[in-house]
Amino acid sequence: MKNRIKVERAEKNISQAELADQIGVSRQTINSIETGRYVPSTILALKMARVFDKRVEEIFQLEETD
Amino acid sequence: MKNRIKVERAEKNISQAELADQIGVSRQTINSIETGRYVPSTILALKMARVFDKRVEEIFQLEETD
DNA sequence: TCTTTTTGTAAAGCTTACTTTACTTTTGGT
DNA sequence: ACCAAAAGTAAAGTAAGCTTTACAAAAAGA
Repeated sequence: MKNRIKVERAEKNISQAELADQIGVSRQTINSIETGRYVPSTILALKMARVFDKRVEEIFQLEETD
Repeated sequence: MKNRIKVERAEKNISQAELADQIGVSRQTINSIETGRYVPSTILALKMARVFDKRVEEIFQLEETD
């Protein structure tokens, strides 16, 4: 699964730590999701979408391998 | 987190087993998510949205306690 | 009512999400 | 070059997703 978290953060100009804060997870969790080390829960995906005011599908996209 | 899986299934007239098949998980996984026993991964949420041709947010909604 | 399909659960096991702590590397500003 | 902030990563531990097997309850159809 691909994601556009880095881009969305850049547009909002917030750090991984700030995003983590707003969502209520650790900074490492954001970093790990952003770099594709693991797949977040649907709750986290919905919270991110809310922070960025985008649809979940705009932030996370399925790949063939999923 | 709330979900409308049961309703979406009813509209498409498919069983939990058929949905599980289309998404590639076990029937119990669908049942457990549908009855709120656990929160699915974002990959599963995206696949469900694709099956139902709806946005993730239309199928899964955050609650206060999330 | 009898039979089949669907749904609800449960337990055990494996895998992966997420945490905290901690350290290194990269980036940006002066 | 120096300093501070941000990002990357790792290890160990806990929590939770998901699987398989299995069985009971409920719903649906004849």
